[in-house]
Amino acid sequence: MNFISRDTDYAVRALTFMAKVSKKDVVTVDEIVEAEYLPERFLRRILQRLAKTKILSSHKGKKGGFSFLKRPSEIKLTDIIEVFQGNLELTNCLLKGRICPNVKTCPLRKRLRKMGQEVDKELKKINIGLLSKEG
Amino acid sequence: MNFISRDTDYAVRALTFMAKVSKKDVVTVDEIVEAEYLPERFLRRILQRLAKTKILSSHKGKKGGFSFLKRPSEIKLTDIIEVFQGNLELTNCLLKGRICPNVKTCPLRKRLRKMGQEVDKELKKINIGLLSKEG
DNA sequence: TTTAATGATACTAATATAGTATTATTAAAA
DNA sequence: TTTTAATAATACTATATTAGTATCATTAAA
Repeated sequence: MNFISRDTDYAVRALTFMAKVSKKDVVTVDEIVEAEYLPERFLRRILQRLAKTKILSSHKGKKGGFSFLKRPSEIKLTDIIEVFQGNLELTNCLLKGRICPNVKTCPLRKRLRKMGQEVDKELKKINIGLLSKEG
Repeated sequence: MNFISRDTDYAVRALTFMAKVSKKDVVTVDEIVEAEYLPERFLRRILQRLAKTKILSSHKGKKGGFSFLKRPSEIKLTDIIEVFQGNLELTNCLLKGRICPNVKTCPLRKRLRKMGQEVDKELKKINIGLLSKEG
């Protein structure tokens, strides 16, 4: 099973790369593709989405590209997961479209939710600034 | 995003129900379906799978049904997840089918793996016996 | 020998994921 | 002002996963 999707994965790689070379403010998609071996058009869409959610800003035209709107250390892994995978909900005991009849008492749900919160707390500690300084 | 699949979810509910009524040793699929409102044929396949993996044993013919092979307290949530969702691997940094070029240095991977181990440890504490005594 | 159960297996439908293609827009620089 | 090099928007396609159904075989008790 896969905890993070390709979108999230690629986004993290792209952002981490951008943070590493951030002396040069604006970075083009092609530069990222070349450095990280990511599928160009797919990555393009990912970066556009990051621009829409105000994590990056985009610059059209010649000398254009993408730059950070937030500082890398302020971009948490959970932010990126949320953009591409929605809220980090560990189980939604849905049953055939209608709400699970034991939604209130379901002990599994209770426990998983608690665990999910722990995971969330851990993930919030991971940010792009951190990742760009390791490895 | 969904941490546990329907199979796992239904399996847990079915097993928990079985543990609750386990005075009567052998339980039929229909009994579970009636009590837990689960889709019959789907559940049937799930229980068959649990029988194959030696969590349950199955009894054909009249007065047949399913019974526990392991004690409920010995059936961990991770066992069930493993059956239906495979190994609990939090990220597989695959890139276009070939192995990710930075598989060794990828700092995200490193951190997620560590976190995954923590989650695994927590999940191992949850077992069917426990769940059948709550709620 | 009928009946009430599971076993095996193939099929289908729906959804999510991953990726591509096309055409429009923008801004710098020649 | 035209060319060029960038992103924007949006629709499309392919693949994989998930969820569920259907059919026919097998078994054992009554």
